[in-house]
Amino acid sequence: MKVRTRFAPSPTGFMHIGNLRTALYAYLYAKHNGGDFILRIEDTDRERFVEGAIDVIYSTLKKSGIEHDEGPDKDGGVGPYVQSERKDLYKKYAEELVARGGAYYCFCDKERLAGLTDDKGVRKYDKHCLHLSKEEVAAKLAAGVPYVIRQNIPEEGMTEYEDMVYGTIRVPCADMEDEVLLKSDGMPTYNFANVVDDHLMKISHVIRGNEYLSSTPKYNLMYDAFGWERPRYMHLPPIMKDAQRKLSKRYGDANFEDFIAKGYLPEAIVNYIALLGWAPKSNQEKMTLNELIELFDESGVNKSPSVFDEVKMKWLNGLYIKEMPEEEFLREATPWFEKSAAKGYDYALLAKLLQGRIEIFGEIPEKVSFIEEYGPVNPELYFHKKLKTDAVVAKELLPYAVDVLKNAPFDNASLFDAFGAMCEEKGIKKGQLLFVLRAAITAVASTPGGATEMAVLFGREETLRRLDEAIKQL
RNA sequence: GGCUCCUUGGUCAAGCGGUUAAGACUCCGCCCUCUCACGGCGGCUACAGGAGUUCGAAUCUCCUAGGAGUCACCA
Repeated sequence: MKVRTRFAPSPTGFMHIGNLRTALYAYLYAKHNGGDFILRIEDTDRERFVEGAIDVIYSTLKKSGIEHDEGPDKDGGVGPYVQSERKDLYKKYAEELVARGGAYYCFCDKERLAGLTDDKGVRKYDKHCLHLSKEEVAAKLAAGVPYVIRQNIPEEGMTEYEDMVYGTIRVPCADMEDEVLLKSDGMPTYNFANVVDDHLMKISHVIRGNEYLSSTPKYNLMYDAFGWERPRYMHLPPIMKDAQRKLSKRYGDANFEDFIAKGYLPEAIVNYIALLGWAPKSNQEKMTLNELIELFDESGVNKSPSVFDEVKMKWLNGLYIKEMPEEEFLREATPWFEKSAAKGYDYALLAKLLQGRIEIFGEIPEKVSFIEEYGPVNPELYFHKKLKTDAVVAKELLPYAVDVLKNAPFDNASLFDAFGAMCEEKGIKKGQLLFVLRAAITAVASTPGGATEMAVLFGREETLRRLDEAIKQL
């Protein structure tokens, strides 16, 4: 049987990391097994529908490299792929299930239902309407009494299934309620739509968050009642913000777009989240999407929740940045330069200096802020323990730099060599001179390049001006 | 509360009856070095607790504790 997995988000806003990971795993599993990955939009709850949310789903998937084989925009013959467009279907199947004894009409109103709630605030429907005769049901239907269709779950016995990551899940039927399958507005509940759609779309493996772990037995009972083959299930542990709280869009800090805006690379995000809850046998950490496809398998999936660690994702992103081709880095960095203190400077030079020094593009502005914030040089900046320099040394050495800066060809290699020659001639320690020079012309403790590189960045004139100012201050 | 599930360093995570309990991030040293970073080397820190089973348990069983999920005409 061909492997077919699906990602079935509801369009309620941004795509957060947990959702993306679910999509990723479903995609990886399908591709690893030469199968298809289907996108289905679950919008049966129109109250929560958010305008534009579907576009966010498309764009996130696209940027992540997760390409669906079928979906609303790619018909594979089992559509439509949007639940609200399948409305009529569900009713028909609900009725079929009633005919098969797996479900029944229920006319109970809210008041009666409320009366069923026990002292703990927990309610279990009492199958009241299950015992209505055919005639009674027909009469109420004819009279237009509002109704729902409920699943008819056996009152006793056990039901079990084999989860691909959690193993055997066994639940007593008595603990499950006869859930509503078809709402009074004619729309299916998620529970029902899911089962019908997954079957009709020939989904072989249902991969989703483990909040469904304990309701899955109910779904299985539906498959059984329909006489359909049950799919395989892979439930995934949640991604946490910390030990107690699940990562959710409520915290606003965990959606894909936010990370992109901070200067993360999509492939790094995907790589990182693949690692939350799964590890390859080799324990390799940096993997391309294709490598992930090749290595992904359910035996590497964890059962316990994992905490999202942005620090580590940053590190991974840094790895991706370091191995970008220079031109690509420059292209990606340019928009960041444009809105920073580096605006108007030599972007190619800055890119070269910065590529090995940042982990996300968002760090660029702070790294180059020294360019325009030049002011009085704090004497302490001349202090360096190992180089044995301080303001006194700076006052002595700085003047030696003036001639070189005035006369040497103004490129990094030439300047560096010229300073080397001069230092040797005068018996000065090059490291000391260059250190105090860098401090003098940048006025900050650390910069993305050494003295000569900073000088080239500023240009001869500006460098001399700054040096002059710094010397006067001493 | 019932049901289902989870528990290896601060975090991610190997491990599936015999290991000095990997590796990665973070942090701290050292080296490299025109500052910072990169890189290299090294270090700190873990099997939730208790009973079993076994010659032997992080690995199997049970109990306890802690945590999560679920119990909607939401998905």
